[in-house]
Amino acid sequence: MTRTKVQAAIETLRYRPSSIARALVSGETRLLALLVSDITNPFYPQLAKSIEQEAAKAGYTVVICNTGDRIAETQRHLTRLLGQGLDGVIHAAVGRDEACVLSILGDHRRVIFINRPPVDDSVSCVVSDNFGGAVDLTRHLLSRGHRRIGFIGGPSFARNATDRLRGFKQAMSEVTDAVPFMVTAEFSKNSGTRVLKKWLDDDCGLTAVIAINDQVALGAMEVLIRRNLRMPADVALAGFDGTAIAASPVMGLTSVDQHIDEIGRRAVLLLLKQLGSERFVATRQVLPTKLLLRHSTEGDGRPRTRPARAKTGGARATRDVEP
Amino acid sequence: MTRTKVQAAIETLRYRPSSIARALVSGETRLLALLVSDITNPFYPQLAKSIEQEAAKAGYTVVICNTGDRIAETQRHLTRLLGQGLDGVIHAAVGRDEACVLSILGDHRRVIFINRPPVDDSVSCVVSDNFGGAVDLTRHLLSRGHRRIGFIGGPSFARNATDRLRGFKQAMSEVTDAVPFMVTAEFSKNSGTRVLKKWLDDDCGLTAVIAINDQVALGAMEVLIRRNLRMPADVALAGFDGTAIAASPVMGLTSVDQHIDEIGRRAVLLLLKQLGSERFVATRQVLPTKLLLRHSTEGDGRPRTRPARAKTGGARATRDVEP
DNA sequence: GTGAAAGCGCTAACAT
DNA sequence: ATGTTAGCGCTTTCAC
Repeated sequence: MTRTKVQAAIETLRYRPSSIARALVSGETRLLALLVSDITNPFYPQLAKSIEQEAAKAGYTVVICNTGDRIAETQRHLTRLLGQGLDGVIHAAVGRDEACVLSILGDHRRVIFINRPPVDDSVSCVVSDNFGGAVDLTRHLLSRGHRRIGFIGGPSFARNATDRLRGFKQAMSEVTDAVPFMVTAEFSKNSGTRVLKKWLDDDCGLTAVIAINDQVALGAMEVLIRRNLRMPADVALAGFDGTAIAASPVMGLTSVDQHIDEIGRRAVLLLLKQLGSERFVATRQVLPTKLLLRHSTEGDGRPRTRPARAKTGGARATRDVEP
Repeated sequence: MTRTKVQAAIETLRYRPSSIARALVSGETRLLALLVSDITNPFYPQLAKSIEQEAAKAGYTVVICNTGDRIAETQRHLTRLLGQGLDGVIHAAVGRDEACVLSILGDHRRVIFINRPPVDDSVSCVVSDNFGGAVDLTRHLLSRGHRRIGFIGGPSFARNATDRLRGFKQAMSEVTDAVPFMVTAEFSKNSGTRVLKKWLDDDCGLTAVIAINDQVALGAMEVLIRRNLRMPADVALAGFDGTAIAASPVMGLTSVDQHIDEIGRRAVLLLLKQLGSERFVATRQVLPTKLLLRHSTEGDGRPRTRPARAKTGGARATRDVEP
């Protein structure tokens, strides 16, 4: 009958419905944006993957945008995407742009903050228990006998960073002879390198260092390796996020694991729920973290097998073979 | 005059032009897709960043999609995005889906293949000189005295992998007593772990291993560390891509560096040029690679300072302090 | 230079 | 059940 004839026509004319025209009339595009501060931080790709997967199940497309933690970038992306008919936003790195995001979108139901808790609590979020995670980690280091512990913090506009700092301070204050060292830095590898160099040069007697995330810890670890310092014998090191590279024995970094996939999944489900319902009440989900102990704090002191110095040229031949 | 009055109205009414309506009439959306096989491979975020930046300069938005090297995924993403009014595609991981991509898009001018060269040469691409890079790397290992060298290859549908394999074979064939070992695997960390374990268990006398990319090399390096093998004294290791983690002294991996940012930049410029011009001739750009020597092949044999075994629980206290 | 009208491909609300 | 129509917000054309 009619149905089959139409199907046939669809085939022969290679007809594909235009979501554009549909969007023009219906007002919804099934397009979501994921805002991250820096896609080259391995934490975000892991998050992006779970978000993309969950969104795809519901027929939604996800656009990933780098903000570089700059308000102007957030603004640029959101205004453009809004013109493109964006349905909703998952912001994994709110900071100084919080007010800007909310005002550009207008509607609080269309945005979920994840990873970094927002200041405004009339908007939904899915975050980890950063405070608790930092407490656990710090207490662990204290239990291992460390007293002079450094904390390489993140920028003050990032609430996950400030929560972790609070947790650190809290745990340190519970032990009378504990001496905290604290510095505000960025979420970058360079940041970790710079701060640790300074601390070592100042010879301030640190025996353990907590980095605000695994990337920063990577930068710090590079310094330890370059200076031939033993880990954890000379300096113990720990990070945050539980990224894949931290978990690898190559890095072997003790880290406070966030349930990245779970955060991504929940964020999408929550956002879609909000987009679909009339009545809106902001939801605040806080997931527990898990302390994963690895070489960088638990090592038994046996030396690693790889050489310490890098060269970048001038290879010469001759060597023996014995596998 | 009129202009200022209109500007004022724009402000007061918070008017934002709708790209959707514009797209409906003009037929262009300024939306590009970047197809990658797996966003959690650090190579791709680096690429994505440069592409996103260059595209943004021209007012284009980039959507990143994971194909997982599955045709069905590519198909799903492209048909949906085409409905959304996709202008062009940059595919960084063509494989079995090559024909499918070209047929769905119809128009060869709207797609650029990068990273992996396509079979069809009537379509544009920007790729590295994978063959030459592999030759350089292999010759280097040979010059260091290695003769029994393993090559952990990629899937046969990935032309960058097959080109690298050709380069390896070529260089090995130039030395009479060189003994190549070759295996076809995937572009994943697990792949590297699995293959290296097998080779070591088989006790086949390898002194050097080349991995098809840095991720695979990471998996292989984990095995060396877990088994307490010295690098490069027992086994030298090298990868491909020149990702940030390989460059870090933490991994210290000798790698064939691709000029990732340059590839991304060129891909965008080329695509936009093609989208804008009537006459279309496919362009094939091949960029040189650069061999970067690091610990994993150049180490002096001094032991690394970190312990070799990971634990995941049971911390206890007591230790001394001396920074 | 300013204004009016047609139409992009679809959906929703009618009319048959 | 099937057919018709208005209109989403813009661009393009053609008339004033």
